[in-house]
Amino acid sequence: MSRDERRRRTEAAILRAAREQFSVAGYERTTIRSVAAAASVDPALVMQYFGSKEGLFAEAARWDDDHQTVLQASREELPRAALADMLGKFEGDDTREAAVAFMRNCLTHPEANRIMRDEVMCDRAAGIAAILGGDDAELRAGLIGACMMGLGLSRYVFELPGVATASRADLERLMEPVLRALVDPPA
Amino acid sequence: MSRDERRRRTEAAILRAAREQFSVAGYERTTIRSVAAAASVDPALVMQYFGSKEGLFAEAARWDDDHQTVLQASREELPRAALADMLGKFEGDDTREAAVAFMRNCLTHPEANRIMRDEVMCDRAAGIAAILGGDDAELRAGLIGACMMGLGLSRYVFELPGVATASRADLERLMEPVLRALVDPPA
DNA sequence: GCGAACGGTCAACACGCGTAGAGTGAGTTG
DNA sequence: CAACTCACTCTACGCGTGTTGACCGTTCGC
Repeated sequence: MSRDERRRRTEAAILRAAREQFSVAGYERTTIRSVAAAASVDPALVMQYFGSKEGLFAEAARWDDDHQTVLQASREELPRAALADMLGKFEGDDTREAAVAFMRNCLTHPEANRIMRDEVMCDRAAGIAAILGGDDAELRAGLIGACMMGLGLSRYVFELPGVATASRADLERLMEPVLRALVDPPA
Repeated sequence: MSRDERRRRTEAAILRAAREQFSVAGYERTTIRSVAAAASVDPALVMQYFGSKEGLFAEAARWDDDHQTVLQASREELPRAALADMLGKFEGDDTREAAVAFMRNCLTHPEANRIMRDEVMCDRAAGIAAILGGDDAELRAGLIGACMMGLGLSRYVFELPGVATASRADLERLMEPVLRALVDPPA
């Protein structure tokens, strides 16, 4: 095996082990040592590749932050777009585990918390509010974000029986009217 | 000052400091030492009163779990009851900070996570499903819980600008139709 | 083929943590 | 006032952590 292929593989193995542990046990409870052990590697190598535990976490717990999909939607399309965007973050094994690792730690890890609050929730809410318009636009946009976050947590982090096993179609069918109630609040 | 009044006061001071730190920094990042310092007390005293860090956390981070209010509601009343129940958990300074401490750690602290998942979400969803009836009852109940959790987190843990500052009346006015869309899903 | 480069390991350090046990001094009780 | 209780403090232990720098052995460029 060539040298840099070997490098790429072990780096990927470390990353996989890190994602797994960060997403299950959380940042503080996963140790460099346990990640290294799971990747069959020396702890010092993890440091060499990722600089620090924070660096490893930043690399392992990612949240693809493309606001475009949602923010280019019309009022009419917004509910489905928001749902598709949220559920799409969890497609593909690595993507999914990276997203779960991020979500699991977004309440307690300072940097993940900052990103979730400022970049994911606030920025997006501002954009959605612009699409919505009206007096309560900002609040309604915030509540849309709140419901989507609740859905993501229930389905992928808590894995609640009903919500985690539901089909995507059922989720869209039931949640679309929910979001619409915030897009076009009844008089 | 009498001896046991003094005792009660320092115990309360420790508990207040613990709630404050658990709710802001999370379980792992608050130390017995820092809590003791904030309460102007020796770390060993915290151990003497609460047994262990886990014991202190269990005492400080509480979630009043009365399912009655919600589960005695009719289909018609359920949205308002669920909202009132959720918002009610955060009334009163101590109650509020205890609830925030619990929520902040419900993704990463094993015991808080277990309680949130099994007792708060699952048990309640089962009860709500019984009220709802119909094919998707369990899923719809789960989604109601998901939205309520998202609301609680956004308002009290993340303190998102729009959601945290909204009046209770606005919240009820906007969220009631949201929940109703899950109670009576449109054909 | 030889020296550099690099993937990978080993042993160790310094630190902060939860926790334990002996000690102290003021309030309580007979 | 003496004996005692109990809130509270001091000191220290043991452990696991993130992190470091010196060290091997293979692979690459010349």
